[in-house]
Parts: sequence; structure tokens; C-alpha cells
Amino acid sequence: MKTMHKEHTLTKNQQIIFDLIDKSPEPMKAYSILFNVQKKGIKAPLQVYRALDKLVEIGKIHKIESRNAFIACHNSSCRVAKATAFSICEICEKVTEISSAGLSKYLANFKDKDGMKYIKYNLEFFGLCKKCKVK
Amino acid sequence: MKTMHKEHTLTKNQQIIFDLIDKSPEPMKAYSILFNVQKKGIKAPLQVYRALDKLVEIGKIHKIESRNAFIACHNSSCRVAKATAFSICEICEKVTEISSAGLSKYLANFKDKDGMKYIKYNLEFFGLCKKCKVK
DNA sequence: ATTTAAATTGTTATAATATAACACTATGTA
DNA sequence: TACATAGTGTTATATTATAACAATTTAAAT
Repeated sequence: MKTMHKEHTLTKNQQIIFDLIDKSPEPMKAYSILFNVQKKGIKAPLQVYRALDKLVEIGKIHKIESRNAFIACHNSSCRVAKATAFSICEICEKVTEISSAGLSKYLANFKDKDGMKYIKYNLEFFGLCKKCKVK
Repeated sequence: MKTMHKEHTLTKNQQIIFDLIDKSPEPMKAYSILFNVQKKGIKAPLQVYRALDKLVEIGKIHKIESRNAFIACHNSSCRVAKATAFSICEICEKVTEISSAGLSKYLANFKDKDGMKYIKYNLEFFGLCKKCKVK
């Protein structure tokens, strides 16, 4: 019998919602997701939020807290949503997941004055993306 | 005539709401603020949200995005809410503003691959505070 | 002092985001 | 099989936030 870590098998609702978010070029909001999956039989907000909660928990998607929106994880090393960093353009709202070894190392090792050690963080950078900067 | 930067004079509503948040030992949510200031004549959500927006804009308070809650700024160098970092206990929900010169320097200088330079960031660390860790 | 622009206020209504509660079903494992 | 755990479907409701508009206050500039 194998002792490998089991890859998380998504349930039907989770898969439908993950696929939608994963295909989206921008973060999606819960009720926009709901609207888009109603034809597939997902009719109620709770069905969406439950799937989102699980997908966040297992690290397949991340929540952009300042925007109440969800984005698929494109950081392959990111098994659990414990260390996330994003850049957000304040004009076009483009959101990109940052994967910088230096940054994650720095933050993972950061200790505050009380010596409190953190198990998780979320960082959101705001600025102007290249396109919006030149306009 | 003086050329000093003008201290932002708060309006009545802004002052009432700032005082409340400033006295609170924990972050306050908008509708809890509303409930607490109704006896002072602030009756509607919009009055609260408008004051909150302004207070955030001028850096007197910060929004804890993951909690939809507001906390007074205790970082005296923080004139504008452009660079914020918090620690959040996942059990007792205690929130503390982190003021670490090293951290803010590191983040202020962080550039991503595209060379995008950020004008603002918000960082939320999650973990267990001292009290909750020993329980 | 008077005018003007900008910011703030008060108000009603409504939009957008998220969870409670409960009965039922599927799945994995002992 | 039986038991526990996780997921589903559903209705109702709670929580967070903004739209729109008229009135008022404030700051500053004539």
C-alpha cells in the first residue's frame, strides 16, 4: 500500500469552481463565480463559498483580501495558502502572484519584537503596472 | 506666514469615530462603530464609512483587510497609510501593528521581476500570540 | 464681506459579500 | 456493515459597503 501523500481530489463543485477561476485572467469575485456556474447546477452562494473555502485551505486558490476576490495559485511550490504575496495595479486592477525566493525567505524568518513566530502571512503590494504607468 | 504642513483637523464625525477606535483595545468593525456612536448622533452606515475612508486616507487608522476591521495607527512615523504591517493571532484575534525599520526598509525597496516599484503595501502575519501559544 | 469651490453631512434605499441552520448524500475506512 | 467525516442542497438571514441626491459647512480667494 502506498504511503504517498494523497493528491487532493477535488469534488465536483470544487472542480467546476477551480476550473473557472483558473481560466480567468483576473481574480474573480464570489458572486461573479456564482453567476458563471449556475448553468452547471451550482445555484446558491453557500455552494460557492464552501468550495472557495476548501480551495483556499488546500492552496489551489488564494484570496486577495483587499479586493474580496480569488485567484488560482500559480506558484507550484505553494501547497498550502500559508505564504502569499501579490502585486496589484491600482488603475487596471491587474493582480499578479509574486514568487520571489528572497522575499519569502525574508518573511518566513521575520520575527517581531515579542519573538512571535508566524505560520502564515499575506502581503499585498500596490502600485502601477507597466501598462498603466506609461499612460 | 508659516509654511509648516497643516495638521489635519478632523471634523466632528471623524473625531468621534477616531476617538472611539483609538480607545478600543482591538480593531473595530464598521457596524460596531456605528452602534457605539449612535448616541452621538451618527445614525447611518454611510456616515461611518465616510469618516473611516478619510481617516484611512490620512493615516490615522488602518484597515485590517482580512478582518474588515479598523485600528488606530500607533506608528508615529506613519503619516499616510502607505506601508502597513500587522500581526494577527488566529485564536484570540489580537492585532498589533508591527513597526520594524528593517521590515519596512526591506519592503519599501522590494522590486519584482518586472521592475515594478510599489508605492504602498499591506502585510498581515498570522500566528499565535504569546498568551494563546501557552494554552 | 462676498462669492465660489471643495469637502462634509444627512438621508433613504439598495447592492455586494458572507454565514447560520438543517436535512440529506457520498466517500473513505475500520 | 457500520461508522465517521466531508460534502451537498436549500431557505433564510446576517454583515459589509455603496449609490444618489439635496443641504450645509469650511476654506480661500477675490
